[in-house]
Amino acid sequence: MVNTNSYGEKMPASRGFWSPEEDQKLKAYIKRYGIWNWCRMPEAAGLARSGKSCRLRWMNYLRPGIKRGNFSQEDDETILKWHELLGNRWSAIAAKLPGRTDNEIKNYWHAHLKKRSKINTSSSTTISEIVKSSEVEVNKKDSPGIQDLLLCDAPILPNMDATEGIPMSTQMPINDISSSRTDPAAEIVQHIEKNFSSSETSDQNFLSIWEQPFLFQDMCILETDAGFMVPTTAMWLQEPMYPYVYLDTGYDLWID
DNA sequence: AATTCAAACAACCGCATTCGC
DNA sequence: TGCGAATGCGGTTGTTTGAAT
Repeated sequence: MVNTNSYGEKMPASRGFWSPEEDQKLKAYIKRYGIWNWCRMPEAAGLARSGKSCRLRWMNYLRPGIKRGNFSQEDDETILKWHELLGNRWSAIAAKLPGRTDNEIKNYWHAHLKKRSKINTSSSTTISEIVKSSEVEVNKKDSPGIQDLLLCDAPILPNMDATEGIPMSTQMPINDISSSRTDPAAEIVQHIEKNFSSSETSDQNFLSIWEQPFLFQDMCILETDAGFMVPTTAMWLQEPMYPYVYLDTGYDLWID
């Protein structure tokens, strides 16, 4: 496959924008076989892309539940406030906006919010001030527990994609809920959440995506075989396979 | 109508982290 | 315990689009 750039020059298929056909292939493959190994999946799915590229495309655009565009005023405020607290930890900020991706938030920040942030830093009560008022020094770099704790507002099902319930072969969940921390940062976070929740980050905004039904209706998957390579036995063996708790209503996905 | 330029968005790259062997 | 592989994150670059001239 050969793509062309804006100048009409030929470009290798492994770079550049994703075509609808490539999207379709990736979605259909993941529907059918799940996510088992990003590095080897492209070849198996018949895609001339790197595993990284496939992962990025899936995580940022193709997986169900992604919200695109139209950031609300509440979204803006949420991003601004969490950015003030967390800095450029886009994935952590994205965790506070279900359906939004770190990449989209990052881009949106640079395009729209950066200036506002500079303007607003002197106004109102900031998260930094809240933290300061807790009389506990928070060093973002030196407080490994705080980011994890900030992300701990939703349960993690084992071996599932942290946002969509897609079966994962990935080793670790984002949060290990079995490990109870006694990190004093937890108190700070509680304080922040308490002060913060009165405004834009209401509980409903924090409704974890884990609780939301997972629908494939937007995927428009072709039922015919798209020319995939079925994962080999060795491929399957390395993954924990599919979660039994997953409510797969009439799903034929993951296992044929 | 053509050109220029900046904003917005999409994708890539390098590095850090984590896991399994 | 060390190493390689896989994954995730954040910064950066490339491309598109639309407004201004």
